[in-house]
Amino acid sequence: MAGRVSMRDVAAASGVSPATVSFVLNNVAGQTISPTTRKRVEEAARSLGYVPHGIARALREGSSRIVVLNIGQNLEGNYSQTYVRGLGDELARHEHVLLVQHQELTDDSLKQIQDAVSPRAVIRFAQRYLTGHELDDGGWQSGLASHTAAQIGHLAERGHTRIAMAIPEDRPPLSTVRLHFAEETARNLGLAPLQPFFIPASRRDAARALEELLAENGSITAVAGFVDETALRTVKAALDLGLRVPEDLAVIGYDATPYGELATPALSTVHIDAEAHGRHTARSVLGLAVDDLVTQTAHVIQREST
Amino acid sequence: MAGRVSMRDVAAASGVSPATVSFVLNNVAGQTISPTTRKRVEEAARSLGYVPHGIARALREGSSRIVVLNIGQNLEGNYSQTYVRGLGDELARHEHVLLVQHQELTDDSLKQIQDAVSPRAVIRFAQRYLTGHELDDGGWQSGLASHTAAQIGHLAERGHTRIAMAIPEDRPPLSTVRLHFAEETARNLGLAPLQPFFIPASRRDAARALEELLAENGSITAVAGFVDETALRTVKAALDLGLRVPEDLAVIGYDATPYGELATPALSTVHIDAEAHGRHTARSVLGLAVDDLVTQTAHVIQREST
DNA sequence: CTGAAAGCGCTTACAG
DNA sequence: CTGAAAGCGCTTACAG
Repeated sequence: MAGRVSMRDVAAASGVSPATVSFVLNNVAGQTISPTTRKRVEEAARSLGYVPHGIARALREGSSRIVVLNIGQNLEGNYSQTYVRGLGDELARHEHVLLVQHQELTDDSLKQIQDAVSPRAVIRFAQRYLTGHELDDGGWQSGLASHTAAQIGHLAERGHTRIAMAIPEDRPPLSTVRLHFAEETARNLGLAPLQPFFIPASRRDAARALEELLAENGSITAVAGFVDETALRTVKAALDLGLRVPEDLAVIGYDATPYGELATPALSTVHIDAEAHGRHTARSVLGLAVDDLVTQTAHVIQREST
Repeated sequence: MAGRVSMRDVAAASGVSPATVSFVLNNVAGQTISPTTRKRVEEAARSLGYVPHGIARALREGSSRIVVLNIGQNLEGNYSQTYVRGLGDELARHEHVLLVQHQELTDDSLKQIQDAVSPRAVIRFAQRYLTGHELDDGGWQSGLASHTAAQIGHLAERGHTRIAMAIPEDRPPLSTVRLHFAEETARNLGLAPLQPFFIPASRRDAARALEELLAENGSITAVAGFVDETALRTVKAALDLGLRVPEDLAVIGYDATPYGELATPALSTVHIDAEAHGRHTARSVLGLAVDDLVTQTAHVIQREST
């Protein structure tokens, strides 16, 4: 605490009480401060370089101006990147700071964080996705549903009617919802029922699983990946089976990692800008209005794999 | 603060003062507490579910038990993953919590974090890498130097003597050090001087740049990537030029992302386990001993690209 | 229009 | 062996 300048210092320098300093600096409503006092305090604060002590404020107010985002390891895609950026920016704009937690969020670790940080909020990444609390009508405008529809729609446009969706074998939480929306899209588009394809992590097993899938559903001509990685795994499996991509099997990724472009064949994918989603989360967590937020719609990047 | 049980509550329940509760629960040295009192306090704390309020403690002690790690977007590789895991685990073991900050760390944002969180420490990812403060003799035992040596060494073992290192055109901070160690390794191994290859981000430009590199240094037969992504970009450029990988040009990645295995040809790479590095950082930041930490040595995963 | 006082939950000299 | 008191830096009823 050595060199720290506190409210007391500002009060002393401007000849008022700490209470008044607090009123001025926080623009407390319902207080009538004379313009001269206000000026004096503001100037003193500035010239002393006063900056409020977050911890003290947090103790008094019951929670800090920190927001914790819990997120897994999956930060590769464009969705997460832009989401985190939007969330962080918007929070900063309202004088909060975003801190990310990458460990698994258990009841214990959540409690530990609560106790250590007293954050304003703890956000689980993609929670709104998972719970269906989307910005708009079920997410078909600019949410997960619309992104999934863009992915399946691209395949349909290219003439595919029998489509599978590749999901990692350990079935991440989001996969249920993605699958659900994909099925619905296939129905809406009059395609054959969408086929789930649970793809193993090992290269050898993946090839075998794909072989089975195609044996049982010979007419499948295209696969939509849960994310880029899943799609690339599918491509590799197809190649390992001696199939040509996209001639024998078209594959599209999801969420535009940098790796899709570098693959051979280069991966088509869905590009999602989630900055507005991040901002939305920030605002709702702070209890602010969200009406003026406009969401980018997703677009397909077509490369060589479809 | 509604349901919170505080030290006062524990004190009341066990019939002692808050001071005594603090002494007992923190095992304060130089205090002689009767075993019975100690028992009583500990039991009361347990049965009430008391857990210290981090913010209050932080206010009193001057800093919180939070450690902030500043890290860019690059969380794909095995190094970062294991580093973050080790750091987080070790911190948790010593009752601290790790929070990650992904935005660019400017003087301003650093100050904002200091003021909002009063963290025990702010760590910049790979700082020790950058400054050469390695665990051992300059990092040749188990640090960056040894990892780079493993990468170049693999190429040398496969008979390559004229090697380039591919670095992203925007030259990330770490690249200087990597290049330095690679050059030194090439010298130690009696290879031709290592050639830096600054590779553009766009696919077309990358191919053109690689073409130039090979025109000017026709005898180059292998490229070591700054990271997997750089290596994959190089592979793609080579393929775009009609070269065969590895026959015409061998390429090895660095830091084992999940994407290397999925590429065609599958990418050889260096696998680094940095959990001990993470633990080391945690310990030194907390001022604890680090002698018993044993670091895994890196190993090469050979696949199809070398 | 402004100030004195209490209190958020903890730790640590100091006193007994 | 244990407790009363001060104080970390802030905010907010309450009083004037």
